[in-house]
Amino acid sequence: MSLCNSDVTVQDERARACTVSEVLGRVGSKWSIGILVEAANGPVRFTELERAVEGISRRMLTLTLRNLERDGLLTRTVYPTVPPKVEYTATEMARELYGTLVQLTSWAERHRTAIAHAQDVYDRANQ
Amino acid sequence: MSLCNSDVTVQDERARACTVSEVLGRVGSKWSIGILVEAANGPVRFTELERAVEGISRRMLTLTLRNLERDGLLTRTVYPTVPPKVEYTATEMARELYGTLVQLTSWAERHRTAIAHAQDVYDRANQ
DNA sequence: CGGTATCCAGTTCGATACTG
DNA sequence: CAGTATCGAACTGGATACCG
Repeated sequence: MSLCNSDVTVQDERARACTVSEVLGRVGSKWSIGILVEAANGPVRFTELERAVEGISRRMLTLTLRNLERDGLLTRTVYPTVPPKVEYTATEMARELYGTLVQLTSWAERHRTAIAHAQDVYDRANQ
Repeated sequence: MSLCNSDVTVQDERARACTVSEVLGRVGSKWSIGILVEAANGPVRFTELERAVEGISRRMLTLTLRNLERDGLLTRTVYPTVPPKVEYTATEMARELYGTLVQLTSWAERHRTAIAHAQDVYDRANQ
């Protein structure tokens, strides 16, 4: 199975979204998953995300949000109030992904310690 | 929902595998998914992977394989023949992940062009 | 065949400070 | 509240060459 389909006509826009590996590079990036899961259940605000996605810096949150918005996975809504209020909502496309992301995090959760242990073993074998 | 469970005792080994975001950082890295999908259906050899995972360099293939082996997702078997033969096999833990990874790649496949289009729109709006 | 070694450009990311 | 700006350290990843 090829992840980057080459059996497509040359004229399409494959050059822009070479695809699966590229797309997953964004969607699967360290912070994207957390943000997408968070945003899947209704709109979230910037500060909510900052608290919910533990360990993320303000800078990375901003950058990741911009990328997700650019990819059409989040919509950004600004309410011109004082103080300003900005909400991020998952698009339909992103919500389709939700179930898979939950499976992914659940898998990671279940095997967290097994992975940490495997690393210990490996590192001891290759001091 | 917190992706990085903080409601665990302080004494556990969370420090090592802070977890979901860390684990996903590896599993979801650009090349890991392709390699894992490839290895899920029986053993694969180094050169097979080099051909199957399009665009990967020899160096990155080696590095990614080492990481996956370290994480306990792949086992590496060396046959002391001439020329040497090395096989990589997905562990049970990795095979559990297979279905999810297929969903993920399938989603990426379906929305590839929509994402590319969203980027175009976004970029035009923010020249 | 299945790697390793080296170099180096580019990218990522945290820390910190500032703003409408 | 929701960002932006800037800097430097660290990591990533490609190219190339060599090896048992």
